[in-house]
Parts: sequence; C-alpha cells; structure tokens
Amino acid sequence: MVSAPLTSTRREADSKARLRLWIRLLRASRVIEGETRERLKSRFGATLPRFDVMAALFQKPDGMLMSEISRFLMVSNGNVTGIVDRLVSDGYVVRSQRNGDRRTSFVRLTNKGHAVFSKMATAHENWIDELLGGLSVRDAEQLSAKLKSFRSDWEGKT
Amino acid sequence: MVSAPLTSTRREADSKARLRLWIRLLRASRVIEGETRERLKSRFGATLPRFDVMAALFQKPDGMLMSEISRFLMVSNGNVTGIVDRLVSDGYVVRSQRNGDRRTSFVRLTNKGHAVFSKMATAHENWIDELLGGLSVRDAEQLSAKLKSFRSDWEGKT
DNA sequence: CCTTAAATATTTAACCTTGAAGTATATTTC
DNA sequence: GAAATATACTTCAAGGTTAAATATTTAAGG
Repeated sequence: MVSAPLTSTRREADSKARLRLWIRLLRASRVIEGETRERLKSRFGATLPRFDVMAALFQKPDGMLMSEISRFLMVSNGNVTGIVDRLVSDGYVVRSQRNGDRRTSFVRLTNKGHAVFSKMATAHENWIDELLGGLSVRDAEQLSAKLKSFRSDWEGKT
Repeated sequence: MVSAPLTSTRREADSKARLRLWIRLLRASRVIEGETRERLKSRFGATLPRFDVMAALFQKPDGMLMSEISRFLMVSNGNVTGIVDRLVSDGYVVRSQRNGDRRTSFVRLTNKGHAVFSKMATAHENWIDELLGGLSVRDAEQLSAKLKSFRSDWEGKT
C-alpha cells in the first residue's frame, strides 16, 4: 500500500500550487488597481467604480439597464444605484424610461460624459500597458488564454 | 517610410493585448474573491478583510505592528485600525505595547483566534483548489512564475 | 534642554460594497 | 380581472476603503 499516501501528498502539493497562484493573482490585481485608482483620482478626479460604469456605458451608446450594468461589472444591484446617482449629479450620465416599462431605468452617457471618458480610457490603456510592461506580449496572450478558460470552466460549474 | 506606421500599429496591438489580460485578471480575481467572501460569511460568519488580517498574524506568532499589517496586505493604514478593532472585540486578537514605545501597538492572535483561523485556513485552501481546479498544476505554476516576475519588475520601477 | 523632524497610529469624511428588506410595476394564472 | 408571482430598482445597515488631517511619541540637531 504505497499509492494511497503518495496520492494524498500529491493532492496537497497541487492545492498549495493553486493557493500560491491565487495569492500572486490577488497581489498583482491589487498593485494594478491601487495604481490605477490613484492616477484616476489625481489626474481626473474620478474613482475606479465610476470609471468602470462609464466604461460599460461607453460600449453601449443606446444605454443599459441598471441590472445589466451590475451583472456586467459583477457588483451588487444596490451598489450601482449609488454610483449612477453620483454620475448623474456630475452630469456624466442620464436616466430615462424605455419600453413603456416603468420599473426599468435606462442609463446612458451624456455628451459630456462621453468626452470625458474618452480621455480617461486612452490614459487608462497607457497605464495598463506601462504596468504590465514587464510581460512580453506573448506572455500576456498566454496568460489571457489560461485565465479565459478558467473563467468559463468555473461558470459552467456555477 | 514604411516602418513608422508599422511600429505604431504594433505598439497599439501590444497595448490591447495587455489591456485584455488585465480585464481577465481582474475578472478572475473578482469571481474568486466574491465566492470566497460569500463562503467565509455563510460558513464562519467572517469577512475577507478579517480573514486576511488573521492570516498575516498567523504567520507571525510574536505579533505585528499596525503598519506592518497594512504594508503586507497593501491596504491603507487607517483601514487596519477598524478591522483590528472588530477583531479585538471578537476576542480574536489583542493589542499590546512593546519596547516601551507607546506609539507602536503590537497585535497578535489570541488562542481563540488561532484556533478559529486554523479551521478557516483549511477550508479556504480547499475552496481555492476547487475554484482554480480548471487549471492544471503545470498551468498554475507557469502562471505563478509569470505573475511573480511581473510583480518584482514593477516594484523595481516603483 | 529645546526645538524640529520623523515615525506611528488614529480619526475623519467621502465613497464603495454587500445582502436583505422594501417599493413599485408587470406578468401570469385561475 | 383579482390574486399570486416575478422583475427592476431603491433603501438601509453594517462594514470596508482611501487619502488627508490629527495626535502622540521618539529621535536628532543645535
């Protein structure tokens, strides 16, 4: 009976390897998020959540439902309400009813919001390029591919 | 003069590749963090930040300074104060003065905190193993290695 | 000494976040 | 068409988060 302990040992090692990956993944995310947040604030007076919402709306010129935004950004429904409220009071987005359904509230960027976001998006892309510059494009693409498959795998299991 | 436009085009493509990687990195982190947060709450009545602080303290039985905790976890200093406050009121950690320096406050796990964290840590490792199970160990190690080098690269530049 | 600078921790204000409960509106079912 | 059910969003409470402002204490220079 030698295989049983070996199997168990290997399983433990596997789980350590994944745990190590997770810790590094999390650290990388925090470094990049922190740096991005700071630059958004200092150079545009914006916050990361607002940037994220505007980014979502930027890709849907016709507008999005509140629930679409929260699903897309993977944040809670109640959260989006507050962020959109502030974007509205800044004049960057507007709410409107659609489809004759008075439950829904369609949100879209104003011209002002569109213009402001365009500038932020360009800067943002440059920051990420700089922050991830230590990775070759080949590495970036490989990592991307592996993370992509992980994600759909997980979604499948729910 | 053909090379100039080509160079510019390649640079743009590179930056898109890195941006795509960043988006996937962020999504993976959010999925895992969200799942972990939910399980910590439902099964242990704990939050992720408290788990993180306890994890740091678990590795330093003699205790840590507040500033060491915040540096290690990459969160702001004022943040740690509140989290430690709640851990203290739960009886999981204690503060104490050291070195006769009354500015510093040494924080360490209580026996109760140590015992509770041990259980959480085991469960946590299993969750991560499950959530990252779609990746082979080889992939996990490759990803780890690339993220490690990215991080030290970035730290070097500051 | 004593003043200034540096280190350490806390407080504060503004914002983000979740999950649960609440409100309003639509849709389905009988 | 009335009642039950489902959907869309908001409100709320508790907690997490940052950056900036504020002690408090120690160390350094004169």
